[in-house]
Amino acid sequence: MVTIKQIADLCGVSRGTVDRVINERGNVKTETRDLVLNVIKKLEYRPNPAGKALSARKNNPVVGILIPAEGNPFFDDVIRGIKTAAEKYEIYGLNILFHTTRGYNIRAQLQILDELKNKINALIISPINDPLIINKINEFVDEGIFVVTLNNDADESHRHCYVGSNYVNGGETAGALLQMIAPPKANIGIIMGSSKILGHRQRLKGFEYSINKNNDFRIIDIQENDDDDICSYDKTREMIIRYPEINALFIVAAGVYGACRAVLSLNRQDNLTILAFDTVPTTIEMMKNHVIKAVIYQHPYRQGQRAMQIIFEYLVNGIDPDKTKHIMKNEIKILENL
Amino acid sequence: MVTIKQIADLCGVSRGTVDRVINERGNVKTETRDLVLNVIKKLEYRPNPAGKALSARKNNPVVGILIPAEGNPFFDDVIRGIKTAAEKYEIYGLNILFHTTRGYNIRAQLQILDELKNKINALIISPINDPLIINKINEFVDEGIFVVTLNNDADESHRHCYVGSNYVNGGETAGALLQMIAPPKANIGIIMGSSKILGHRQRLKGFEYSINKNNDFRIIDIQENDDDDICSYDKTREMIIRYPEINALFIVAAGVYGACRAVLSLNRQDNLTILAFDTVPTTIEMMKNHVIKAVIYQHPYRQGQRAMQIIFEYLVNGIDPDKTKHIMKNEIKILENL
DNA sequence: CTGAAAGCGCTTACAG
DNA sequence: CTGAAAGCGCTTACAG
Repeated sequence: MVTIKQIADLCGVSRGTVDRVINERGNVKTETRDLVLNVIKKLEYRPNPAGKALSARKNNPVVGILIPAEGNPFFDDVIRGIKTAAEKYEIYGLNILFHTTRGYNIRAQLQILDELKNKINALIISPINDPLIINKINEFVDEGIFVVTLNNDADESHRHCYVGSNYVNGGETAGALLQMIAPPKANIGIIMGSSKILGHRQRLKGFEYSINKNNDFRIIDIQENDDDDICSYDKTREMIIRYPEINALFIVAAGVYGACRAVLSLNRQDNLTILAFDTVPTTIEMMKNHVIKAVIYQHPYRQGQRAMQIIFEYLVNGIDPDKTKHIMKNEIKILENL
Repeated sequence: MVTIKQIADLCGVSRGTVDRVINERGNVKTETRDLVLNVIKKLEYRPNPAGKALSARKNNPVVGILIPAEGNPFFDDVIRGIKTAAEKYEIYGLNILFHTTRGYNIRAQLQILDELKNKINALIISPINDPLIINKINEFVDEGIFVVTLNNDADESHRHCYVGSNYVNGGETAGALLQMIAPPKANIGIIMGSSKILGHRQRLKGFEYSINKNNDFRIIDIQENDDDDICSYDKTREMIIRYPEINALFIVAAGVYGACRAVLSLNRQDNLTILAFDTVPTTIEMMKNHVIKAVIYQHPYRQGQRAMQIIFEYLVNGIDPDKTKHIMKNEIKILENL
């Protein structure tokens, strides 16, 4: 374990100077800088995060969090992950400012972002993919705020990291699974949230890619429910009544409960194979009732936890993230391994 | 953020005394002890792990690791998890002594444990469930060594933590999944490792529990392959030849490759539904060849990582683990979500 | 451009 | 039974 003190002694300079070199604070003669850098390299110096964390106590770093969680139980586990991690890191002096919005409202996101701007050192956001939001994220980055996108990426922006799932792969996995668990010849109805939402389009794309490889599987109809359970109920009912040959249902996003209730209202639960995403309580209920066969799961708790961890390591331990995309695997959950 | 200094000032004692109370080092008058404890409680004092980590640098803590990994590729990912974490923690002064054995050899485990005993502060072990090993673990615990069992528990011992999966649930999940992906009426052949190994027995139990709920599914035969691919090949061939009605194969532990090769040698891959555990390279190969339909996955990388993390937090940050059993979920993997 | 000193929160001898 | 001091590895004013 090499320390700054050792580097300083070996180079015949003070620890302050070594610190200036390591952290690129300037005000160092080129020659001494080169000397220090060489010794650092030769001794494979790595800073001790505990030392960093201790002196970072004076910074009182703050993380702003902005998530469209209201009315969307999917985010409950994400938030649990964030808050559990935040509690763990509180003792290091890391604090959070927690905000939620209802649905994907650009104006609401912008307003909260403006409020947060001069109060935070890092931001966790599940952004809307809109130029106004992208610009705002870039503003934050330009001011030295560390930005992590969570569950939904904004890769056109200059955000530092994304934590979330691979949506195309989620759809593809769902498609392949459905071919295993549905009857040999299946007519599929699809209920999606909104084609305006990137993740939903990507899941659909992956699903279609997978299904189209199989001549015995056909997609009969696709309807949008705007992530609303009542709308989902109506649209699903209409779809199943109109196309009674449908024997498999793929629910791309929210509105799972409404869709299942529609199936139940038509008493079709025993001859319809239903596949959905995420393990919100109403979905688990429908799995227990054997209405939903399986779901694709994207580790929501770990998503929240990981986002906080990345920021903690950056702000407190002074460690840069090792990659920009932190992708949680899509898992298959049935009742038994929930 | 309350610090020891603040507690000391408020109580009118020195920081040394507060430290003595917090860490129960004795040599404190009962009255001062009570006073300090009260203030600590009132102010909700939590020690700052960074401070602890820094002063722990002088301890040079060492973790012994003992895993029956030789010739068992399952452990490759577990070890990757351990080593990646160990590298991350090295800078804090935490070092490891890494040992493996071939198979479950009691004598070999005991010998390495004796070698390690006076060199380590913590132990990660995937123990054999034998009284000799249990006793040895208890010896370690009695000497103040922090013991974590990994992937296989020894809950009759005094080990501090277990990190691993729930084997009964793994079998149950496999059974439920098989009922979804096998033909409506299935005759099942089972290839297990050894009934001497607890985890294998537990998986079998969970599987049988799940299968026995279904009158259309029957278990035709159970053979043991001793986790050996050649043996697995022979036993599987014999089984399938003897019971040609078998149309589903459940492989409980290792020897997956041998079993699959047996199926291929009899050209039965297209009318046999094969289910196995874990994603070792040869298993993935057989999934790509569409010989294996699905596997149950137990997060091996995270198991290794978590074991190291628990020990790091204990030894370096001075944080006791929040629970004794750290169970990784059983996940279902198909080719698409590997 | 550089160094000496103090401080972050904890623990550890040492002295009494 | 208790306190003062030094140290773990880093950063931050401050002085020159």
